[in-house]
Amino acid sequence: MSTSILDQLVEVSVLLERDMARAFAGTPLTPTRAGVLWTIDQAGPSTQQALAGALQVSARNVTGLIDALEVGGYVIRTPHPTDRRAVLIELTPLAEALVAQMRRDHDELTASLLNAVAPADRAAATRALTAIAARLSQLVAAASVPAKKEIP
Amino acid sequence: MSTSILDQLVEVSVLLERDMARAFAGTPLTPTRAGVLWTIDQAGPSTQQALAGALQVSARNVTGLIDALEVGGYVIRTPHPTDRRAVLIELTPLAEALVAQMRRDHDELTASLLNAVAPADRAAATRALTAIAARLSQLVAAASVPAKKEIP
DNA sequence: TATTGTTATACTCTATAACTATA
DNA sequence: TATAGTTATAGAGTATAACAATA
Repeated sequence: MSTSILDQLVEVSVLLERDMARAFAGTPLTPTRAGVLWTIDQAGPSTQQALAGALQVSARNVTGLIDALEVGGYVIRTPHPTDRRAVLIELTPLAEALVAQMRRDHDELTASLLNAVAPADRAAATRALTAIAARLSQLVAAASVPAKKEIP
Repeated sequence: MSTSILDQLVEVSVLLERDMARAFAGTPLTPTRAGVLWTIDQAGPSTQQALAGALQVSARNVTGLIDALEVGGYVIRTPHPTDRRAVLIELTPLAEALVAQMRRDHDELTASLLNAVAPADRAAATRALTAIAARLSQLVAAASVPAKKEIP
């Protein structure tokens, strides 16, 4: 075969990353920070602990990300109504407009990619991607068990 | 439709990244540094300028990456035979063994992913990925032209 | 004058550990 | 005692700009 499915997936992944970088080039947001806004938009006002869980990063990291987004006017910290230790992170109207634009871009890209695929191939491609995602999930999950790697 | 092709691709990309992290967890190498070794292995002994081009990062960044790999005993800097300004970066036997292992892992993963896809879907999936990569390339290339983005 | 690689400087993302204020 | 968030510290990865040595 000419190119393996894995190599093609890696290529598409790299291009997806570049496309994301392109999408944020016109904003003062880094992709990571934009991802935080996206997550807050989906989850609603959240504690930093909740965000750390959703984003799978450390609490310390969330502090830094929220600090930067707060300075930029994208989020505000408000006191948690019942737990005085915690804060709730909320989007400002500026961030909401940005997320709305991100969602439009996302939908546009989705349509563009779907149109690039021949209609006869769409169902098979979807099944293939689902199968690959499932297999990768298995591999990643299995790695939670002690991973051995004898080459130093 | 249940899940869009784009969302599935993003999911697979995330899983691919996690799997890569898993693969390097047993080595003292970060994914970025392992990628440098991979590139040198494919290109042969290279100047840092060539590596900066191949990796699409700044020359300064290459200096840091090679510094770290040199300290770890993975590469050596040798004088360029004809250009006294430049150095050639070469893999040590240690790094060559590591790259050989990476190649074995890569082949294994390729086979595993291919096996996860139903034989009847393979050709269509390959065509779909090719089409998607082509479309993404267009989009990324078009972005080299001044990208406008009115949302601040 | 142009190129190769380095030093200087800085920002982002990430982590663990120790600490404060609360539960 | 446990949890939410911060400060302290550190390491990767990335960039631009200035500079030395060499083409």
